[in-house]
Formats: sequence, C-alpha cells, structure tokens
Amino acid sequence: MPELPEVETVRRGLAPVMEGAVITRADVNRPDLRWPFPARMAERLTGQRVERLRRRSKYVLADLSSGETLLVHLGMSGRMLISGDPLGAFVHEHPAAQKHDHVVFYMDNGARITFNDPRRFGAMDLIETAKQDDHKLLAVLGPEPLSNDFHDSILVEAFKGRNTPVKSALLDQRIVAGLGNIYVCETLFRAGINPKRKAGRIAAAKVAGLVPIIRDVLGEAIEAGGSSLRDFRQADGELGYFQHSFDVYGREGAPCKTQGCVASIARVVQSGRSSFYCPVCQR
DNA sequence: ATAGGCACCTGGTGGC
DNA sequence: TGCCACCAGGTGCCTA
Repeated sequence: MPELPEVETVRRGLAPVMEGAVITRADVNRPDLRWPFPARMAERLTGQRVERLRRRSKYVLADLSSGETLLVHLGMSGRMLISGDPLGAFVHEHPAAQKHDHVVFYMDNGARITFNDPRRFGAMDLIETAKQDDHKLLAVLGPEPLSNDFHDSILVEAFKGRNTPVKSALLDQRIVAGLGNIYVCETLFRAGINPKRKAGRIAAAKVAGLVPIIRDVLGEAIEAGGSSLRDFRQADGELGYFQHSFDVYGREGAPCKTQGCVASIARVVQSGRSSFYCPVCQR
C-alpha cells in the first residue's frame, strides 16, 4: 500500500505534532508486527524528545534525544491516526481503541498518534542513530529517487545485463528505493515501456529517460498527498491515504488516456503482482 | 550473483 | 445470510 509518496505524506503530517515534542507514554499492545518489537521498546521511547522526523525510502525515521532512532514501516495496511489538540488548527477527539491499534504514542503536547495495521506486515525497530547505515533493512537500499544520488548512469548500470522484467527491476529496492506496484505501473506508462520488457534489453537512452519520469511521478503524488493533508486533518486525522488519480493502475479494461489511442488498459500478473499497462502505447 | 516463488496476515468484494 | 475464492499499495528469505 504505502509507497514513497504516501510515506512522505505521513511524515509531513506527523512532523508538526511530533518534532520537538516528548513521548510521555507508549502503549505497545502486542509483542510483534512482522518481527518482534525491539526489547523494552516502550521504555526506550518514554521520555524521549523527537528531534527530527525523516524518511528513507518507505521508512519513517524518528531521531530521539536518546541517540536512538525509531524506524517505522507501514507494510501494506499500516495507518497513522493523529488525535488530540496539539495545534490550534485541528482538533480530533481521541477515538475509542480500534481493532489492530498496535502501538499508541502519547506526546507532551497533547497529541496521540495511533499506529493501526490489520495485516501486520509493518515493522518497528530502534537503532543507534549513528549506526543507522548498518541497519539490515536500510543498508540494502538503493538510491533515494528524489535525491542527487539517483541519476542516469546509476540506473543504466543497474539495468545492464539484467534478465528480469523492467517491472521487477524497478520494484527492486536495491536498484532504486521507494517505488511500489502503483508508481512502477505509472512510470512505465509514461515512459512507453511494456512492463514485460527485459531490463537489460532496453536502450540506455530509454533507461536514462526513466529517471526524470520517476521523479515526476513521485513528486506529483507527494504534492497530491500534501494538498490532501489539510483535508484529512480536519476530517479524521488519518494520514497516509489520499485520493489520487492514476493513468493505468487499477484501470483494467478502461480506455487508455493517451490522446488518440483507442486501446484499453490491460492487466498481467508478474511475479504474483498485477501490472497495468497499455498494450499499444507501451512497447 | 541472479531470478523466481513463497511466506507472513487480515479484510473487502463479488459470485454462487 | 453463508461460504468461498480471489484480490490488495511490501519485502525478506529460501531455493535452484
């Protein structure tokens, strides 16, 4: 579910109520999500000031005054809900506990942040901030697509000799970090590349052309998320999901949006996941 | 090293 | 209403 833009939207929504605030209490309602929580997580969070909220790929990272960083992954179904009255601008009554409310953070500014994740593919960990680059989950990540570390030659080199479909290559977090099923589909549509094409057989110029497209697709989605922030703050305080229209994702059988194209969007399953594409525009 | 498939979970939807 | 199959925005791990 949440890909880089949704995670960034969550980060931006949480930042105003978390950065500079102290965690006065943390309720940890089960022993694990995808993996066991780190030892004594609640105690290690309690009393810590959140110095900064960052994002790396699909991870939200909260740097704590203790020198540790809280790592959060939303998995497929993770959500964050803000309640309370931390800023004058939005007021949400604290809701009754819901099923799958696994972790609840209480801030000294009155905000309550509830992490809810039905499928429990999400994860949390505490890592020494200074050693974050060695963390198992972060160490394997490729370049951040919106940073300068991501550029033509990086992607061209990564695709070279690859016998895997371009769809899989772009989903590979070691090649570029943060893309998921939706935004890979959207990227390949804009690039006019069929998702079944082998990564290693695409002309270098065309691979290079993916770089600005990926940046645009993610950037536009982040903007859409940002503009929705105010709305759901006023609505129910829930972060991470927002209305966004896609060119191909979820549009099987619907008309291709390319001007003059009369084809309809097709769906194929690649390594167990749906790929949506226009069979005429994407070759 | 690389590619492919499975596993981990719950909930929603649509068909019978 | 009930049951069932299928689908879902992720990704680590195992196998060949």
